[in-house]
Amino acid sequence: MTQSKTDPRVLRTRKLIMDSFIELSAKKEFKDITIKDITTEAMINRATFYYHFEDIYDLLEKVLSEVLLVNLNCSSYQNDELNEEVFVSIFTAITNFQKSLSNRCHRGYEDTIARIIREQLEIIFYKMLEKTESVKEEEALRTIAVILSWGIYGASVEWKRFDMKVPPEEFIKSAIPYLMSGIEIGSRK
Amino acid sequence: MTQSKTDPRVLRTRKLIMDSFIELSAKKEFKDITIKDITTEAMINRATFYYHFEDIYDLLEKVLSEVLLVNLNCSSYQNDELNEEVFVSIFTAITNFQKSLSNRCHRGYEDTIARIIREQLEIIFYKMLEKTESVKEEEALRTIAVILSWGIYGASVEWKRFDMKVPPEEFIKSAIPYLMSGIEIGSRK
DNA sequence: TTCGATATGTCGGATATCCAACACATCGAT
DNA sequence: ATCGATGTGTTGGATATCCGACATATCGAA
Repeated sequence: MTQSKTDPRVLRTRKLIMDSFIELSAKKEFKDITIKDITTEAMINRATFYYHFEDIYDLLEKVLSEVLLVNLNCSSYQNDELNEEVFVSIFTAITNFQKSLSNRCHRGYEDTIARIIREQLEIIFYKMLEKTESVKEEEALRTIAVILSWGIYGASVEWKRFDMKVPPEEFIKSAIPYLMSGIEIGSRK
Repeated sequence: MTQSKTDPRVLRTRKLIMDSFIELSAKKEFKDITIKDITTEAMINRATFYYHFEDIYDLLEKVLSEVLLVNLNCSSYQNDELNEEVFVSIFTAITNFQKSLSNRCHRGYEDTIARIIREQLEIIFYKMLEKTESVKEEEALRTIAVILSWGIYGASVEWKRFDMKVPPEEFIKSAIPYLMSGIEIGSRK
């Protein structure tokens, strides 16, 4: 928006790092991925990584945010409405991401990942709720975003607990009524 | 060998440029590819291109050389002998490269491309002949390399003239006797 | 012809990236 | 406990890359 163009080098480098991380995540568990692995794959210096990211969790956070945003822009296509399609695309994005992240669960790391995913979901939901020009005040929107983010994340955990037997689209469609129940979403502008 | 490690940035940038060029070649004719196209795809500045390459023909030359060398290292695997397998892998590398380069022929550009391909072939053949520790003198090896390079390039032209009906492997295998005829290759060390 | 529009190549000053080295933490082996 | 090996995070000086501007060439349209 108001930012005066970022250096192409940082865009390129960030992309190289993120792509490398996604690439590595398909092969290794999260806990086995080191900064050196990432920078080697990305063909950049290790120090440069720290120029862009705090640590590997910061990277995880930004990759996830990117993945969610891209998926949203592709699917709902600026519809800016919290309809079923949006929920489906967010949910499938999460499950895809989690599948690629770590095949085996590993205590201690999963908690951190869970927190990061949920926080990002909250941010996304809050942004979308803002755009609906709802009459509600900020505090109310914040609460709705929190509930939705915990809810949809919980749904993904439940989906994994069922050994991913049902396709994500189907699973989340049947769960949407429970997500929305009791929450007045101000989507009718 | 004796070179004291090149800066990782130049390796990365060269790879980005070359990959982008190959990528673009699959979509456009060679004559329609501009430097700006390449640098945009590679996410680098246009000036940086000229830091690494003289012009687009220099790039073409280096990409081709790279492609041939990689294919050789993969197939004959340091065998360092001019056997049938080597000819086959070189020939298929050329035909693949030409197919990806330009679908429609275009006068004036094809000549330049032809010259570059042939020159690179000559370099490759000369290097391989050197390694065979043949008793022949430099001048003789040079001549053999020239004849082989023109010969195998001619074969690829002939193959295209037949509308690529035969698989490259088959075509070149039947042509190898003609390539070798009359040339004493000092491969028996 | 003459004119815009576009591509090529070049240059000097600004900046992101690289390198080597450092301190620190973790962890398995002896 | 002590050690070596490995990973994290930081720093200052060197260098590749970026930017904006410039000159030149080509080419299709007015």
